[in-house]
Amino acid sequence: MSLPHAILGFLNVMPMTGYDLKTQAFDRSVAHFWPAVQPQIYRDLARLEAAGHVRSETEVQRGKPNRRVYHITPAGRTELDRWLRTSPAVPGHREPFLIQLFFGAGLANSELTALLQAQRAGHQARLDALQAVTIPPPAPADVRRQTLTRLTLDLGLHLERAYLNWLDDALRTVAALDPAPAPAPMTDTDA
Amino acid sequence: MSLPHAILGFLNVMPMTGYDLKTQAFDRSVAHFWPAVQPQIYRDLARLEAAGHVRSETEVQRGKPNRRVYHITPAGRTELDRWLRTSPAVPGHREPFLIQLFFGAGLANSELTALLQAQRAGHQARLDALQAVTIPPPAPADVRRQTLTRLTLDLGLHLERAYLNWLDDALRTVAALDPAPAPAPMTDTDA
DNA sequence: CGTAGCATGTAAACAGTTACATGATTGT
DNA sequence: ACAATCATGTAACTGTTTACATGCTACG
Repeated sequence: MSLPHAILGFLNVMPMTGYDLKTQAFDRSVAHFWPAVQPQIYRDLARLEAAGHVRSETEVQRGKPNRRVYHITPAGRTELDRWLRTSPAVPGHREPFLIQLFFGAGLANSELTALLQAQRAGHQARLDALQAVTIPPPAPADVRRQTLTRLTLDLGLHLERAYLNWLDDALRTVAALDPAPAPAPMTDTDA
Repeated sequence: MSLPHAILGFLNVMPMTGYDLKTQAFDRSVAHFWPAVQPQIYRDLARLEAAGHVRSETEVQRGKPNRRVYHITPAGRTELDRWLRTSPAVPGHREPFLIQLFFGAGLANSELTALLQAQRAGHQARLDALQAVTIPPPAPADVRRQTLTRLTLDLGLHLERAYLNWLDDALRTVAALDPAPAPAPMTDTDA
């Protein structure tokens, strides 16, 4: 749902190739909240072209492969505009780590701690990456756009900090658990 | 990746049908961090059976459709155990709403506010749902399991509160924005 | 001489959602 | 008479990821 519209959003700023979209646009700005891989971008570009939302021309280059440059059409701009005003449902949250924790009563405290610490390292790295993003000094015409960009970064910061706080709580809680591993859930063999 | 292991986790506690897994197990416990729909459960059960991780027998019932009861095999228990100790990578976060915000500089302040408020309502509802979950009084043998369950709920609470805090910040920020809509990004027609 | 960057994609698998189909029983 | 619960699934689609394939140039 969102990826084609993100592509339209970028092409609405300037025409680009699929490769540009991946390396210049996605990986440098929205990757923190919407990572995209190349095959997906190419596929959605093909679909958008079929739908008349974008069009492309091939630029011949010497020595390098040809560039297929996509640009948005008026119909694409209309669609983007419509979508931007449409309120999306809050999507279901998926947290694979919590499944482990939920079923992890049979693990030793040390094993639980190791899992929590691995998550901690991953989320700390995320937070560091977000904090390393520098927003260039505001060009006066761009204040509005930059403010919104800063807000998207802020959400990442809020969520990663909250996650880290929870991990620290969880580490303390696990450390305080009676070290006896839980009775194994009923099994065929030991019943 | 996680769904088949969650199924193994439940079947490790007791044998169940696909329907039970959906209505008794998933919807009542892990749905907050791993929603699952029926076709997925049935498909993964078929795959798990093909892999030898579960087996099933059909119980004939009068008046009601037959029950196909699945139970975990020793191989399934081994696989579950292995997986529980394997540290998962922190998954890429996808937040469709941020794409709108990122590209939303052309919207009026009132439109941005409306989008933010719709998200706020959705996340407040989530928080309310999490807070409404009551954990039954701890059976002494289950302290460990219950502690871990409580931790999974706690993460949801932490994250939803952080999201709401950010939304409130964002609403204030947008309210303070110069109401002039941003200059439209360069287009074919108005260049 | 190997690696990274430029630039295109295809193929195939896996994950997730929505809609459909069946059919009995129990409750309003 | 209608809806909900029990209980099974299939079909079709959309979205996401991983691996593969091609070929040239510039850098160390």
